[in-house]
Amino acid sequence: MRIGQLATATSVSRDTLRFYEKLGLIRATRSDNTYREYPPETAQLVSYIRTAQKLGFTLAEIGQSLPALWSENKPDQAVAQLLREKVAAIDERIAQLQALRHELSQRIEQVCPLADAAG
Amino acid sequence: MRIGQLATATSVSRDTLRFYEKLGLIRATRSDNTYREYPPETAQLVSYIRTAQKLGFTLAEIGQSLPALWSENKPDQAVAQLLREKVAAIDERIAQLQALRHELSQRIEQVCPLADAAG
DNA sequence: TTAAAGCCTAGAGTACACTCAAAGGTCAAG
DNA sequence: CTTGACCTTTGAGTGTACTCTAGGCTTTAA
Repeated sequence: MRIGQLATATSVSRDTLRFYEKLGLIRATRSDNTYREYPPETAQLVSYIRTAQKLGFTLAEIGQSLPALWSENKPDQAVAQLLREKVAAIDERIAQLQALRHELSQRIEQVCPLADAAG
Repeated sequence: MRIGQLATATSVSRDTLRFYEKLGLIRATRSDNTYREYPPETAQLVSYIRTAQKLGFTLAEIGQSLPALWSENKPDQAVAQLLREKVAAIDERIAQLQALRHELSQRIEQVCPLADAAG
């Protein structure tokens, strides 16, 4: 898989893919013509990176959790483990947002005690 | 209230407060000595800005929702309205995260069909 | 064969949100 | 009346994550 295909498959620009490679987030071998050649599972990896970003992780943080993907003998289990960690991170973030929501709701009552809580 | 007091009260640096002023997010009058003078409710406004940032709004977006605070005859109601909007934004974000959580949970099952879903 | 599409590198530029530095004015306390 | 804390401005620097440019090589299709 070449960079253009990967870009199309993941909706991530070529420049961004090269940028991710520079940061060590993705890897490519090189063809004789110097073109990058990606294994097909790179598309999933890029999706994982974008998902982790949506959760608020920086690329540096994402990079730290990636060695498991590259070094494990059982990559499937490593992926499953990462996904479980991400689910836990989501749960945490949801809890934070719910706390924030509660706080804001209380402020609404303070400012305007008669406001309809169902807004 | 001067900038140092506001900085202490809000845990936001003086530089950042001046930066917010440059963006039009907060306002100050000037004393004869050219020092900025803030009305006490500015502390709440700064807290609001930080909260909105936590929700993923850019400062530009936050700035667009602020005119209500400055122009309304009934600022309390305007604040309450903004808070209600923020609560709605939180609810939306929670829904997105829950969708993402569902998606990841399904991927875990795909990768590792026997994985304990309660992981 | 030639033109378009795709790839390469290095390095510059952009947007956001600060953060710091330099040089200097203001004010209360000793 | 000086010291030190606090304030002022302008402008440069930082970190993150891209995004684009320039110049050039490779592949693909007519």
